[in-house]
Amino acid sequence: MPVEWQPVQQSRTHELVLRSIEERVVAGELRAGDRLPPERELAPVLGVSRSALREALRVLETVGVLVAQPGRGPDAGARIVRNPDDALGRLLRLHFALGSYSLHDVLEARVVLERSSFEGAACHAPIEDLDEAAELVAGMAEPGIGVSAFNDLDTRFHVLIARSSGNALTSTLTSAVRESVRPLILRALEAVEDWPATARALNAEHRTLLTLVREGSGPEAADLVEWHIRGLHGTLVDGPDGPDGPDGPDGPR
Amino acid sequence: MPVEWQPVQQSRTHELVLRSIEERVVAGELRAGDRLPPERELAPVLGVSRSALREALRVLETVGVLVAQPGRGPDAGARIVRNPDDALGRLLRLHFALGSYSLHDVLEARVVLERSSFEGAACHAPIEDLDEAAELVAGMAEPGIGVSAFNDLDTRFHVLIARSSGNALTSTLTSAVRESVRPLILRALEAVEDWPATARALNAEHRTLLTLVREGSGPEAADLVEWHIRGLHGTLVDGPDGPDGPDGPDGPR
DNA sequence: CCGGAACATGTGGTCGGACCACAGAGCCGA
DNA sequence: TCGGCTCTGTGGTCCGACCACATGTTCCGG
Repeated sequence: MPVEWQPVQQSRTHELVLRSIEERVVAGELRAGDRLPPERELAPVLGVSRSALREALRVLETVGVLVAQPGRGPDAGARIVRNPDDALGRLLRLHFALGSYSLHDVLEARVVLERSSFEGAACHAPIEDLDEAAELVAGMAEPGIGVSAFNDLDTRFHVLIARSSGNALTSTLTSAVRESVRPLILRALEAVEDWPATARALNAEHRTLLTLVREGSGPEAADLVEWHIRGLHGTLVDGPDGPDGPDGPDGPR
Repeated sequence: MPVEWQPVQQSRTHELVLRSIEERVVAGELRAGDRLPPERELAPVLGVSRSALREALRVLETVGVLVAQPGRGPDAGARIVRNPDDALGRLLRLHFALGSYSLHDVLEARVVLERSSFEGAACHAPIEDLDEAAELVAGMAEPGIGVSAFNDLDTRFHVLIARSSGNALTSTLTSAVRESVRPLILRALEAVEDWPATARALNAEHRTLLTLVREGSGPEAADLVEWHIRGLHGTLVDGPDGPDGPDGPDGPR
């Protein structure tokens, strides 16, 4: 069976530098917390100019593998870190804006990921996280809350549950996906006719979700969050009421 | 409720440039296919040096939003594109190497994503994709196939199913996650005691999976692929036989 | 002896200019 | 008309210099 043609090896210098550093990371020679030599030393060692090295470092910085800060002392210089969240968020946000992913795709991805998040949270969420989530839910229930503030708290609620599920990867993915649709949800909420009623309904769902997680009812929480997300995204596509009407497929809750 | 402190606004020039371009993308002013002005023109317009602009462009390139090629003509210059897969793959690969995500996290993420992929594929996979998948399965069944070649075909099989599920987002995520564990799976397969027998077992699962997808049995395919993935990852952590023994939890298939 | 202020050092960040390699555009002659 | 040549514009690279900043380090006065 013939293998597809591969694009020919790019010979841009900064890509070679990047590959060199990446190999060290993958091989485990560079680990989180390690410091790279100063740019002015590393560049001649690699046989490239400082500019080319800097472009490679910039790439590593954008994928959340490197941070650099000027100055002097133990905290200065370029350090290997593990911060994938910002990078993933930027990536999905831009590509969603470019139309790489349809709203339907994002909806299904959210459903799949957050079902897993809530099931995981029901199993091993630390109690402090649930208390913090309760505060967020209470904040969303404050009368007269604005759409923007509600959206912020809602985002933090879903992200917090994802983080407390104990799975760093699905947590990162969940956060990134939720953040990428934040502006869309904001616009949808602003377009809602009866905002106080919508907020009350969403809050009721949030409270039930939290209760289910607290009592360890993973599958029930997963089903509810799926309904919760589908309902909200339904308003994005089809207007204030989803295709199933204002109540869930099993009638009012 | 007080909001957490936000890190103070960085004033690095290339980040300001980046933000400026990102805003245009998010606002829809820059769309896929559009060309950016030449670096030598854009830099003075933005009031920065060419180096700073280039670092911003490099960031956009690494997130798969931009490609640049020298020369002259309609294809030359910097163009907005939509190519998130490479970027996501590099991101997950590096962070997995750095230990941001445990093997268990990746396992659960794969299960969740590929369940969705196979369910989607059972519903709307085009027949050509299934034929191509059948070729891949046949390739994996060739006697005397090497571990490396098997791993390549297996990766392509799972990625192909994800792509044919009709959801670009979960497809991208699935590919990236599968690629990130490719070297680990390769090592695990190399350590297997009776490789021909293992290959036969995996091939039987692949054939059944494909059959289930062809006949539209989404839930059954999802259950089987979950077992398929858990079994393989079990060999990564616990040796050739997973914790449930060589057969599934419901006995031999 | 102590403390604070001034200075030296080293880091990433930025800038401007120069040159290179390459690929299309356009010209020119056969 | 066609083939080759030159021109031009693009990104890619390199160099040298300077800036801003944080930290050591020194030095001087108390």
